[in-house]
Amino acid sequence: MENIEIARMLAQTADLMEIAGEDPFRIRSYRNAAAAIEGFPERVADIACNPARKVTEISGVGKGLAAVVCEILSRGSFDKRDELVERYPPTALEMLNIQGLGPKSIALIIEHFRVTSLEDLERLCNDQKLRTLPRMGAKLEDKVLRSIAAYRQSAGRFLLRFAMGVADELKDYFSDRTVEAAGSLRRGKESVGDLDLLVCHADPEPVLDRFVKHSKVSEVLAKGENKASVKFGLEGIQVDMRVLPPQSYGAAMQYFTGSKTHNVILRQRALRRGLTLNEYGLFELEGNARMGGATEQEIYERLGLDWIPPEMREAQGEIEAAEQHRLPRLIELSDIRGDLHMHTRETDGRASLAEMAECCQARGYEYIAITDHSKALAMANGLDEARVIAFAEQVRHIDHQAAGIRIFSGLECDIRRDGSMDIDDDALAALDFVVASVHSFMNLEPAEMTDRLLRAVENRYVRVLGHPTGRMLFNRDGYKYDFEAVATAAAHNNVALEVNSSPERLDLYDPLLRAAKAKGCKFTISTDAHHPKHLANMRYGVLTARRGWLQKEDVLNTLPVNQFAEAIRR
DNA sequence: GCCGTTTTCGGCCCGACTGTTTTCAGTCG
Repeated sequence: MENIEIARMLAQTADLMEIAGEDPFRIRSYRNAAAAIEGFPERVADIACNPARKVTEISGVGKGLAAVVCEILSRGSFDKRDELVERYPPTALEMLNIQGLGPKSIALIIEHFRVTSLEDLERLCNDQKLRTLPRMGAKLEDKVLRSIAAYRQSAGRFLLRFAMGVADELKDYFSDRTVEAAGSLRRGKESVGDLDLLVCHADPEPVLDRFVKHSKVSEVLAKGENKASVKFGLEGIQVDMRVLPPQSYGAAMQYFTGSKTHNVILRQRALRRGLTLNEYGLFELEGNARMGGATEQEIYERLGLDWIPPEMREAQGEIEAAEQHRLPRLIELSDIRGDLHMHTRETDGRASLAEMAECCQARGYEYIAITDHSKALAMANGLDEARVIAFAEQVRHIDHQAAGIRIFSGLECDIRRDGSMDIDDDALAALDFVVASVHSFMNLEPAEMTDRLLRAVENRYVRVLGHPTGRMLFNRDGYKYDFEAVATAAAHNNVALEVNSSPERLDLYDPLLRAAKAKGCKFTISTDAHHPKHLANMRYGVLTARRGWLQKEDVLNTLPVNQFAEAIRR
């Protein structure tokens, strides 16, 4: 059993314990242990069977939870979990995803009504039954109904990070041949419905056999001569694998990468040229002679187009641009020279400044900005003015030469309801780099939110607007405001807009990136890392930026360190 | 349930908002 599975089981039990109203500190221990195990560099299962090692080596796992972990490893569950699973319907855990309902309300609802599904819950709201319970009213019923609808819309889709993890796992599994992901994953979409994998091979059978025999395949949906579909892993994501001969590989890659509308336009274009395009290749209408198909380049070229990067294939003008040889040269991961948004143990991060810097150096960065929270985020132990100044002082004394990386003193400063900064100007002036972000009052009327953000980007110390829309994928929409007005003001005030690489955010994203770029905005791509392992999320931010047609020149943290330092000087 | 210790018990990030109350519990971050 892998660490992630153990962690998930502990976290799930913690959720159930919360519904059962158990001791909050005990619950936290379960959560801490889950996080520690998930982030643990070695397989916990290996440590458990090594007589020379102890599971309690993992900080956060004591005697009690070590026994639990061993029980999980030996029989796939543990007593406490069994007891809770027995006591509550499976939908209890699902209900935690519904905004407005927490563990207490869920316990109450389950106690009073036999709720076994979200449909039951929906019915309770529609029948105005929820309001018969203490502290529940019409507004809550309304909120729950809206949240159920949003939750349903996201169900069955998976975050890009998760899908990429599965794709990487299967690529490793087929280490001796090339497996490539097509579909929305290849286009870098923030979420994907299923996974399309392509393999180039003349003899499909052994490849597909091996695919369906993967230990994580829970169900084989279909298996034919050239294609197999399975449900994969605990989450049950559908994975399709197609095996293609070399002469069709490029055509299949093109076809299965999509998007659908992009492909429709390409096929129309082929027809106008007396050709027909399908997943096997490009053919002449008369006589059926093969005109291409081994590579994507060949197909685009035969259609009079430059090769179009997958992230741009959304029928947003890329075909015209390719025809006129004016496709932008998109930013690449290797262009990134620094990460400008990260947290440390000083607030709610999990590692020290030195550890974060060391990991960034190992990633090959020239510079970073440490941007811990400001005091409005009390739950994160945000910095007040005195701590901000002390921190800037501390950074000033770091020997960058010796550290091997330039560290800029930064702050993720909360934007108050009125658009003012959560930290006084005097303290902000001590810093190199201020990211301003909204973390509260997210449901203001659009006009008030627009004024708030305009005031924020007009602040002379602010360099970046952090996660500008505030969306959380599968969870909540962004704040409502006049984005164009704020982007215009940001460009005018030299405030960059952030592409936040956190897989749950990916904010800004494609249509807004293009709109902001048209207004003359600059951007940063940063991870918002709260742990060294989050630094690797930069790849998702770069993919998102590419979907917004961003080039190296549009992004501040592609600059060499001296130019970057110059660019952020007031 | 973990951790650290002034070792075997006490502390563990908590403030703001919402909707429901009629003085505050529950949720959120």
